[in-house]
Formats: sequence, C-alpha cells, structure tokens
Amino acid sequence: MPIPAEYRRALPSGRACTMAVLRMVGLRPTRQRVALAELLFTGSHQHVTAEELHQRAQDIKVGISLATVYNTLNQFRQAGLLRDVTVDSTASYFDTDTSDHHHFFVEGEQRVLDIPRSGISIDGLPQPPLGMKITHVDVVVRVARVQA
Amino acid sequence: MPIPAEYRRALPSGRACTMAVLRMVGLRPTRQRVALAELLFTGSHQHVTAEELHQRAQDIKVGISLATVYNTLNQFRQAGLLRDVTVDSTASYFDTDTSDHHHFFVEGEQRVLDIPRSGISIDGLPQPPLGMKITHVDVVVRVARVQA
DNA sequence: ATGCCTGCAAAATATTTGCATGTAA
DNA sequence: TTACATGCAAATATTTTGCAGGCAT
Repeated sequence: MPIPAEYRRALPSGRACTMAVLRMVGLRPTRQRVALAELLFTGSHQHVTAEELHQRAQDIKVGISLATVYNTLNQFRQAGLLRDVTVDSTASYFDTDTSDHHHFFVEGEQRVLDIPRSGISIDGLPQPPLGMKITHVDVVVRVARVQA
Repeated sequence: MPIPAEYRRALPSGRACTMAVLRMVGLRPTRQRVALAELLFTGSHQHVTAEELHQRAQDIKVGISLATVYNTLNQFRQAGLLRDVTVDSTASYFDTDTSDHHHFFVEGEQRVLDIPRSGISIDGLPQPPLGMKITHVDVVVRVARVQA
C-alpha cells in the first residue's frame, strides 16, 4: 500500500525533510537515496530515465552506481513517489507527478512532457474483455519538431 | 515510402503470393522472410514480440536466428506490413494490423489486444508545444484479470 | 567476376539479481 | 553480535551492428 504521494509535497524541501519522507515510506535514508530524492523532488515535476538521473548524480559528484539508480527508482515507484510512463520501448521513464494525467512524447528527442490536466477526455471506451477490468488509460500524443 | 499494406490483403494466401508481396515491397523473398511472413500474415491479425515469433519459427522447424527475426520485423515495419505498439517498456510488440486503432494491454500476462475501431474518441487534445506537430495519438487501456 | 543484399555472431544497450558489506539495535 | 537492509559487480535480457558469405547480373 503506497503512502500517498501528497505527503511528499506537504513538506518543505531540504535534506532533513527528504529524509523524513523516505522514512515515512519505509526506506532508510541512505546517502544515495537522499541524493537521488533531492534531485528528483526539488523544484518542479520532471521525467527521467535511469541513465539521465545517474548522469546528474555524477555531475554533482555523488558517487552511485547505475544499478543503484535503477533499484532506487523502482523502490520510489513502489513507494508511490514516482510513476512510470510507457512511451518508448527502448527506455523506461519515471514521472515525479504521480497524479492521473497524459503525456506528449517528442520523437527524435526522446523527451516526455506532461499534458496539463486540462480537458482531455476519452469517449466510447469499449468494454474490457470478459473477466477483465480496466486499471488505467494511458494517452500518449506523439509529436515531432516541424522542420524550419 | 511504404507500399500500402492493403496490397498484402488483396492477395490470396499461399507461399507464391507471400513471395510476390515481399518482392512488391522491395524485399527479396528469402527462405527466412517467407517463413516469417507466412507465420505473420496467415489467418487473422496478431501481435507478436521478436521472442515469440522466433519460438514459433522453431516450433515449425524453420532454422532462423533471433537477430534475423528482429531485423526482419524491422524491415516489415519499414515496408508498412507491420506497425509497432508501445505498451510495455520491457519488450517491443508488432501488430499485423497497420490501420489506426488502439490497444488493450493485459497486465500480468503481457498480452496485447486490439480495441475494435469502434467509437473511441478523444476530446480536448491540447495544442502541441510550440514548433511541434502531432504525429500520432496512442491510447493504451491497461486491464487486469479480475480475481475469481 | 562484381557488387549489392542477407543472416547471424558478436557487440551494444538496458535492466535485474546475488551477495559482500554496512548499519541499527 | 545479530539480523536485516543496502549498493554494486556480475549476470541477464533485449536489440543492433558488422561482416563473411550468398545471389543476381
């Protein structure tokens, strides 16, 4: 049962609070986790791949292996601090905005953007196959840069 | 420029026709390609991963490496005989139905099902970011088996 | 022959696992 | 100390590339 992600945003930022949040979701606030959490949850929402986050950790001189970045992202996801976004079969994207919303995917740049909550609505959804229930509806609007 | 996929369905099935279609899209009808095309385009539409298709080729004793299955699927896609479906970041799925339609994805079974053309419609699509144009809208309805 | 095309071994890329080590009680 | 959690090297999984050999001309 993931602890509601709102806890996270209810708290002021800063190292001490990051640690408190991690403890709240049942994860020991280790050096690596705190560093990654600060990178992810400071400032506005963002979309990252494991590779990108690892690079950003290197940039600020936080020693951490790529494997640990993957494991940490998966733990944060299970804890409800992140959700994943399936837009590209060559890499996994994680979104710090866990609320129900959809995405743009910029082809050629492998970049994910949130579609604002706005008025997107889907009509005429079919019945799920017999014996199944709908768990989630994902809309991905693929976009490309128009040539200049 | 992909040759319209309709050519494929305009022809009766059978080895000779499979070969004719492959030639039409500019691919030499080699033993491996003919075998995979027959597996894919005989009978009703289907969704496959490279791994699955490779297994089915083994089952009917067609010697072919997994690398060739990947390459062939990509060639068929470029030729317009297949489209890909992004539903799961751990494997690439190919769909023999290249027309514009959406998908169910059965969680826990990694299975893709077509959503019939039906009346699914999306309202309130946002403007794409400045300098971008929409190339495609994908809807994935994730479903799970209801526990008995 | 000549040159393009094919199929696959090997390489590259992406992700997960197993275990030595660290840490709290 | 003990027991459990952590972080990462190594293993696995997935996909692409490079090139030896095949085929049409």
